[in-house]
Amino acid sequence: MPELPEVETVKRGLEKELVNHKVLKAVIYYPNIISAPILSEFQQQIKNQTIHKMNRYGKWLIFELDDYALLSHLRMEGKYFFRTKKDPISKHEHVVFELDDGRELRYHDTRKFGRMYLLKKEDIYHVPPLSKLGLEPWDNLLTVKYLKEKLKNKTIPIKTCLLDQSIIVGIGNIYANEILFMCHISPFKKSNKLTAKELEKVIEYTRKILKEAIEMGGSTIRSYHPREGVDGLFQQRLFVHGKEHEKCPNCGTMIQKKFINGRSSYYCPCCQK
DNA sequence: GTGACCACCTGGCCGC
DNA sequence: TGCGGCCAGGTGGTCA
Repeated sequence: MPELPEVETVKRGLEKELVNHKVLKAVIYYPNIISAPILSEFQQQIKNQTIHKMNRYGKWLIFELDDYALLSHLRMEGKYFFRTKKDPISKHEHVVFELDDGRELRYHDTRKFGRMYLLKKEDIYHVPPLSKLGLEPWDNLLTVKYLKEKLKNKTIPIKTCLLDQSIIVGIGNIYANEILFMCHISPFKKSNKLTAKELEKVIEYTRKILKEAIEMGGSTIRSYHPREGVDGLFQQRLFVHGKEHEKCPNCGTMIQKKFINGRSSYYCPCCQK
């Protein structure tokens, strides 16, 4: 389940392999992956475009091409693999990009949740999906004042707001649980009730945890791997996520799991009051 | 504007 | 062993 650190790891891996290579052709086996434009236009427009740079905004991967940008969201289980033409297409490979050096970049997604957009390069930050997103964790505009403004009318739990990509981008369920644990904030606390000090902590630990996770290659949880055959290491540093019935590393109280807005939320009832 | 809920998907796991 | 049902979860859409 790729969150910002995992997407950043994928981006760095792809960058080394793809920059200055040309996409000769795209073959789509599962059309629902392509959100825009329509299939025929997508295939026509991406033809013979050179990949100049790999970028990322939140959980979106951005392939910067000559005239367009390919936006790719991995959602739950999306992965990119390099194959050759000789390799048979597996049942979970839904989009194949033929490259100018004989390799194929294949998008693999067991659950078919991932989505791609091909947009005019100059438009990507002005139209959905990127135009609707909030700030990157390291953006200087991410301040206590910004969060206060965003959360002032929010009566929903802070855990839910941390997952809201229109506020801060890149945080998913795993890191939201870890951030709130480090901040000693209950995931159930109403978002508009957080003090300035607590918001400051949220910013501090969001940056700290995501930075550390990137350095460790992200987390390998369930079926997600940053690259083929490569495991992220950050799951070894998780304190509460997936640790139900284990002892809190701070106080020894049993970690609890409860559902908040349908998402599994792990927390220490003693440290996170 | 806000919040709750559902659909999208499939593999893995659990209980019967 | 086989089957059914639940769970995992990011996002967009719909509805109140």
